[in-house]
Amino acid sequence: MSREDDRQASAERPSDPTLLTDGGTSELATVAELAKRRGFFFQTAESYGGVGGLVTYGPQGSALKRNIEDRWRDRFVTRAGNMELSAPDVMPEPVFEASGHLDGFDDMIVECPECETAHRADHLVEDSSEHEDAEALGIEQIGELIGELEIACPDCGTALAGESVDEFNLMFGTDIGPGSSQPGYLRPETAQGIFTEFPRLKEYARGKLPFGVAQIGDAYRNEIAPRRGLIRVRAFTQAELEQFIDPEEDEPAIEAVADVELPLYTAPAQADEGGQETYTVRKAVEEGVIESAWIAYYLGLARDWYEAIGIDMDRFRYRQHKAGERAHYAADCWDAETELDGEWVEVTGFAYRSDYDLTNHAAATGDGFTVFKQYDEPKTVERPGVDPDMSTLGPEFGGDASAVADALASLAASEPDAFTGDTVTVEIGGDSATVATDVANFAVETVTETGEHITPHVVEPSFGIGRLFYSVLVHSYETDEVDGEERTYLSVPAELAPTFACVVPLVSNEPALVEQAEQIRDQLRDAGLEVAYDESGAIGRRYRRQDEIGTPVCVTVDHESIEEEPTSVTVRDRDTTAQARVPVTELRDCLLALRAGTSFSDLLDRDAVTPV
RNA sequence: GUGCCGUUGGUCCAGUGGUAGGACAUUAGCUUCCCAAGCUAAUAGCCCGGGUUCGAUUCCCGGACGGCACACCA
Repeated sequence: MSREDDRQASAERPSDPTLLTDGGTSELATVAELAKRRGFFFQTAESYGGVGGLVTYGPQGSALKRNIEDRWRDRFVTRAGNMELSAPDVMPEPVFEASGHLDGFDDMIVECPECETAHRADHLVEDSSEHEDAEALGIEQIGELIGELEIACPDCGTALAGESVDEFNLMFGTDIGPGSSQPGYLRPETAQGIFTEFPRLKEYARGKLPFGVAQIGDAYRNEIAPRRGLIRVRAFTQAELEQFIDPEEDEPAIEAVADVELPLYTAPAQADEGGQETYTVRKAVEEGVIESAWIAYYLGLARDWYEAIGIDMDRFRYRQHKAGERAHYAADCWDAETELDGEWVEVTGFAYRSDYDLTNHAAATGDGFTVFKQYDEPKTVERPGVDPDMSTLGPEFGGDASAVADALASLAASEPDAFTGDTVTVEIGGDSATVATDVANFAVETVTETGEHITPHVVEPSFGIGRLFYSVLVHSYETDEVDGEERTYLSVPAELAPTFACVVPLVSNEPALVEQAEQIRDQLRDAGLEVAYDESGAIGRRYRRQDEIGTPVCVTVDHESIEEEPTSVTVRDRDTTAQARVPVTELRDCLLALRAGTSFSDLLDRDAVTPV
């Protein structure tokens, strides 16, 4: 089948995604083919047979990806006044014990031989026995218990005895340094690289909330079944922002985005098979559709950003997580989704992570994952305490003396009334210890407190750069007809285009045109633009090559260019194929304006520019 | 991880128990005064391993990779 037939077949296909699964004619397959051929992305190490779920961004792709990342940085770091950091991809095991990822990544699965449903093996054992933490038992024991307890498939009732129990571990493990004494893991999300550095980061923020810390970097998940090009891969780039807030006081600058219209697909609508509805940010917060004003704020900020990078807003929505769907850390969660090939793909998760991560890292390390919040007015409080006479406790209790002292201290804090009698009794381990009250030295002190340590809450927008990249490609893929010939072009925003301009001599067998074109190419590169040069083949073919990779303009040097004064060139617009004549002296400014977002039709209004 | 299907130049495909052909693309030359034109030539391929066979790209087995379904998905 020729490529043209291929496209027609694609155009005639019904939109039912189940009919688009033959891999040859779907929207994703068409774009993936272009991506491979034109150097956007392709499978890694194909010479070695390829690796599932690993992709390499080619020359065009890495430029487009970098531009998306730059746009993200501009919006969510620079203009939002946030910090950025760059943490290593490998972190030691205890980090992921604290974050909860190690537990969550280590599922035991048993599959029903009859209905092929997979079940959490440890949960089955817990449901049918006294075991409360079956996960700790290990695979072999769980397998035996399934037989002994005669556990059956909850769905169809088939006995599961003898079925193999498999472990699903989505973390990439490694060793840090020689030997296996320090296990490490590739990070499954970039966020932990921010949370672990919180004690230092809060210093840079001078201890004041709110502040945001962002990171763009790679994360790794050893997916069971990588799928669909860039959509589910084992190594992927995330752009994450961790917004640290005081949940009691900090409010987002919601007025700045209050009128942004959000296409919301709420959890109740999903349950009732309802559709999506449009809310302004203001209305969504007022009506409680979005619980957290911070989440709403970021949904608003991000909506306009998605549009600016070329996501088709008719193929975009915000979907609320249903109750059972949320991650182990997430209190409320919305996903940004784009529609690709009739399916909705998560491109960003907006999660209210509360104080989950900081609390856990604090517990694991004992380090300061809190900020000190000063009261408006210092508070005077009465604090009951003890100052035990250790010279009495020591001889009496020996090695338990300090434990007795600690117990007295906590008793003083919780039950000051216990110290009203002549003696006071505390529990140490299983034993009780009785101490004379005056030995405990109980007293109520009056202290002045100027503030308290609070653990910030975290609002996290987490963007999947690869999926956004793919969405931009798919949503910008266009075909039209020029002089009876079908044309393919990528209508990516000029700001993002991997190659901004291509300079071409109209014909290549005239040295004067070629020479002039090469000069112009060099001048434009000196101006900081990504400029290609092409003198191979007919002029139309060269235009089409650039159209296909989304180059916004082609600059053509023709005879008129060099014969007339002032020297001029034509500038051709990718989306319309319209052309304008521009003096060479104005070219740089014109192109920089286009790069910055000026439309081609606005360019035509300039005095120096003449439509062709 | 299970099941079904698949893997042939850069891309998309055809084909064969005696190592392959097309289209498009690419490169060079000619041509070319604005949209994939034409002419000439060139470059370039049977996913990997094992088995059967005189001989395997082709048949069989296994693997890798891909697509889809089920399952999983922070």
